[in-house]
Amino acid sequence: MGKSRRAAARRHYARVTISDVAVRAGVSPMTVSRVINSEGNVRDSTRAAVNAAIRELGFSPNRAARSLASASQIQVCLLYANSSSTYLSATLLGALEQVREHDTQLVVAECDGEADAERTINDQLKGGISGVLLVPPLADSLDLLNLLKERDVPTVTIGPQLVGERISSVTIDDRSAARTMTEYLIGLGHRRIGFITGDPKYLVSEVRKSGYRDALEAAGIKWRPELVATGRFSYRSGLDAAECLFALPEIPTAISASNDEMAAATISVAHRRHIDVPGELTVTGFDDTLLATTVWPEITTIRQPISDMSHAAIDLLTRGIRASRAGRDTECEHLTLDYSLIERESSAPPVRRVPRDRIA
Amino acid sequence: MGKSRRAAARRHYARVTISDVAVRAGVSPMTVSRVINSEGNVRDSTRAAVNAAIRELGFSPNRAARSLASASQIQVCLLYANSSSTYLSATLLGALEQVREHDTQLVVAECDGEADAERTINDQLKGGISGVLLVPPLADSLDLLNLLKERDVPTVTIGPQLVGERISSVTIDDRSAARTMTEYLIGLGHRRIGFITGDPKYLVSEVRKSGYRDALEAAGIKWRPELVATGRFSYRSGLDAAECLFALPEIPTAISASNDEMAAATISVAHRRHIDVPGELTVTGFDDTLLATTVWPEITTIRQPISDMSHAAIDLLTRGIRASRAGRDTECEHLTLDYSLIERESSAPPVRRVPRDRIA
DNA sequence: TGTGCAGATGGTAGCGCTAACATTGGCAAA
DNA sequence: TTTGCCAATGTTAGCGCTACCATCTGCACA
Repeated sequence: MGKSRRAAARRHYARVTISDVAVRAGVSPMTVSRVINSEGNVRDSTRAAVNAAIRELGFSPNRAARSLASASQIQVCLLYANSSSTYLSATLLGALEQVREHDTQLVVAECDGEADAERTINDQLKGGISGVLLVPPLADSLDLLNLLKERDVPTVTIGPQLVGERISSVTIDDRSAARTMTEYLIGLGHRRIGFITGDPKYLVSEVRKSGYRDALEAAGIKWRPELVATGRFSYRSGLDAAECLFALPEIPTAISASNDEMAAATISVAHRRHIDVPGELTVTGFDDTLLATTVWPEITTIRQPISDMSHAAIDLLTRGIRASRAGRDTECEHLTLDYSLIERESSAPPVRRVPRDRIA
Repeated sequence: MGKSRRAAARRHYARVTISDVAVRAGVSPMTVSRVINSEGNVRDSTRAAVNAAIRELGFSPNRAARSLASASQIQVCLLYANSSSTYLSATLLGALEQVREHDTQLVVAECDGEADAERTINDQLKGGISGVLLVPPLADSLDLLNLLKERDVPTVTIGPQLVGERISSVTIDDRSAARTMTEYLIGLGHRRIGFITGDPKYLVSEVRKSGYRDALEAAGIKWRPELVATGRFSYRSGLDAAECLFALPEIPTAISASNDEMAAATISVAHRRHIDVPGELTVTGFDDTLLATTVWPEITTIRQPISDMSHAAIDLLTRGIRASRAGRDTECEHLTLDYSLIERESSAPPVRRVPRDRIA
């Protein structure tokens, strides 16, 4: 009695604890603990009773107590640089959700490009970080990955799957996505399809271009170098690339840009030249950022499941850290999630008289 | 010895604890606790000794243990709906930082507009939420604020300061910001200044318009209703509003939009009409979202310190929750942070021959 | 019938910290 | 001096959970 009175004085509001559940289910707290951690060696009937008690009491475990007792405080650092805010917010949302699930602490750090990344990582490591999550474009930096590997810091990247590097990654199949987009344009009836690449210094730019070429080849359309303009992922670079394409003796009937910003820039240039989109020109993007639905017409694009990706990345990272702490060997995993083609207003068949046929 | 061996077995990596610091400083663990929580009643010399020990040992408190012992698990819910991702990511960044500081849990929840908000809040409350942070445009909903007040849920809003409502808020002075922007345009030499409002259903739209009128009046420029077009904060609505302004017998020399999206739309319409920005038309935005630096020319706009605002909001919220748990009465506070005018490429004096004079 | 063993469960002792109370020493008022 | 009191510090007992081991049960096998 004395104990419970004191306990009540300490506690700010009545909270259901594991012991309450244990009493209700007629087992020991330890068994309840085993059930909520889905460990083995619990009889089904016991498990059911405990679960019922948990439900009836509306019990949810105290995270602080759990991580204190299991001494498993995990802090992961999400490192970014120049990421678009759309990307960042979606990433954060996914990460936050999963981080809660795993009772992990999330620290978000920005750095000024790759050069600065090493310093930032050192700082964070000193601060007690147990793992790092890299988002594009940092995920594309071999130097950085090597550094992290040397230091033996558990790392997961969102983005390119750098084969040979023993670092887990979560990505979509960019090549296949670019191919899907190009096939979609071909299906619409386009034959003269322009392409705006991303910044050549990032791997993903080359990969997306390959997807475009794959689709052309598969459809028996000759690949023409003059239809490929080099961009750098920025709106500004999209403006220039689009101008190149418009300067061609014969303007393409469709332009597929390697991201939404360059697609938006292409639409803007088209409008300035009084070319109707999609009436006279189809424009498509990539990434499905906010911009794709901001501009008018809204852009047909490829959506990456960004939140799901960071969700999965945190899961991978946390499990990896736990495994390595438990002395188990960690396999590095590469997850590829599904993308989808989002059809909007910026795409149509090359000529108006053909009725617009939608893709499934 | 037996004890420490067992402890070592439990712990995954050696960690400096408060007791280590206490031994080093020659005091009791409790005194160390008092120092790190900056409580009173500690002699300066003792405090110095403890701080030295902390530094030498590189001690940092275990958050889990702390929140377990103080039974002060605080979970705050950041509730948003239709927020732009720029806004959201900046808000998240600020909130995450402060949440870490306070050892508070952050739960982020999205809801489908105000109607859905009540349900979401109920769910979250059931999940053990101890406070709510509302970001625009939800922060503008009186119904929602009333609901939260009735339920006695500690709440802080980022955005409009709803006087009379006993709910804390963090905001910038929108009226003054809009006035500053208009004064900047007047200072540039503009006299015929168009204005595109935000969605009339949000308070902030009216407030920003008032700032615009304030500046005109102060400069002795007659306010003309035909120069004010109604937008709804979206790119699309900006397109329409800009068309209205361009349909005027005499086109304004500057257009001040109530956010960046509508400013970007205005630029796009201008380009379509072969009106040079800023040569023939100055366009300004509001918010300094990513879009402002994405389009070309980059947009002169008002920057809100979004991260600082959410940082402050979490601080307010956490302190409020602690105070109310400790039985202290909570004063509701209204913080107003500073905005700044960011001058970029979309603004210039009305005629080319006048040299461009910059604002401080 | 006894032995061994594995699976299921319980008991104990902390994880690192702080609330609450106990104690100490010093100094002003009586 | 004695009393009283307050500021500075220490002691104790948990916060809610889990690692580790002990125990117990049932059952296959000798």
